[in-house]
Amino acid sequence: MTYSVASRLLEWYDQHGRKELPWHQDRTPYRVWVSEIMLQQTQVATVIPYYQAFMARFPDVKSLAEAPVDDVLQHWSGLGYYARARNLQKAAKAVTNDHGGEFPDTQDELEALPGIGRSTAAAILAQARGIRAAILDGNVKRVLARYHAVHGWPGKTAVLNELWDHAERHTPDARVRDYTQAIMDLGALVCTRRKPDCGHCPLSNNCTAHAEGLTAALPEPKPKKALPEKETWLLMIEDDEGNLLMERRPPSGIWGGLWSLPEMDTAITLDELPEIAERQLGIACEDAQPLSGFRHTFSHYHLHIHPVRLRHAGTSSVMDDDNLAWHPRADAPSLGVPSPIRKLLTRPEQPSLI
DNA sequence: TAGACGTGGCA
DNA sequence: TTGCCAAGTCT
Repeated sequence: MTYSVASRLLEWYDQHGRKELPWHQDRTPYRVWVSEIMLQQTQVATVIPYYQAFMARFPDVKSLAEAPVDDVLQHWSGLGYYARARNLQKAAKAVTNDHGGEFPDTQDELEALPGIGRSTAAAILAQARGIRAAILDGNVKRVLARYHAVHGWPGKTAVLNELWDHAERHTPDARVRDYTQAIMDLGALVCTRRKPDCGHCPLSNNCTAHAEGLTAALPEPKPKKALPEKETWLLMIEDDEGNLLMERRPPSGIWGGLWSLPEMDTAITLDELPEIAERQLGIACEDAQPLSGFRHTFSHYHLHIHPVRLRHAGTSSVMDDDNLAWHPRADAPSLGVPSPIRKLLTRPEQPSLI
């Protein structure tokens, strides 16, 4: 008699699983949902302080739906993938307006909300309501790819579909809440990316990768490609009171919706810069000085950042523009700026050597 | 289908 | 210093 994957995982979970994470207390759909969105492509240790602060400020779906979007993005600043924050609020408004303030309880209705895909919808159903639904996050992919020796990169549709089939088949009717947490915990604590602890794994007896010595080779990595190099010029326009001109970035694209320094993505000479800046921003400037820049690496490219210091010619006044604002330089990072911008604002300025 | 979308930890 | 990747989704 062999025990099912689910029963072995549940027995292991009772002894070793994580049960004290912030979102494990008071598992309402709202609290589970926010945690699942924050945890997308983001590690638990990073999420915890953000989750605590977010829940203190937005304790329920109504408070999130009614908040200014700047407030939401400010609480997301530093977490990355800012579309998650914008979608979070869109979904909160949809729940409030279209579902009477209560989260839907079906897979399809949840997946219709922005930012909620197949796995996140399933996690909400299983964790918050105890409804049987299969999840497939990075942890589960790794556990199943090894247990069933699924070859190929999980980014390929055929491989992904096979993993989903395994995930659906193993998901039990009873104790889905604990099972869902159990298989994620096994991936996070035992069946880790590097050096999995097969000696303490409840599934190792029947694990194909373990039997065939393939744990280090599965799941197969994403095919690698060289990252392109890109360049950008960031304008640090300061008036004589120490205020810095900040600009709200467009809603889509990198750092969408966040406040940042005005950006020029085409190479221009320092002589042309004041005129072009004035045309683009409507702000008269002079004295363009290059500052020493740095390289920032993203997932898909390297970005060479060239800061340029400019002096505002004239007196700055309150602007009638939602996307431009003068802000005291020392306080600018509190607007909720992306991390390379924070780095730029908080380090001492050094003239460029060129 | 493949690329875009961030940041920090780790080796 | 560099590359890889982590509780994915959207276009």
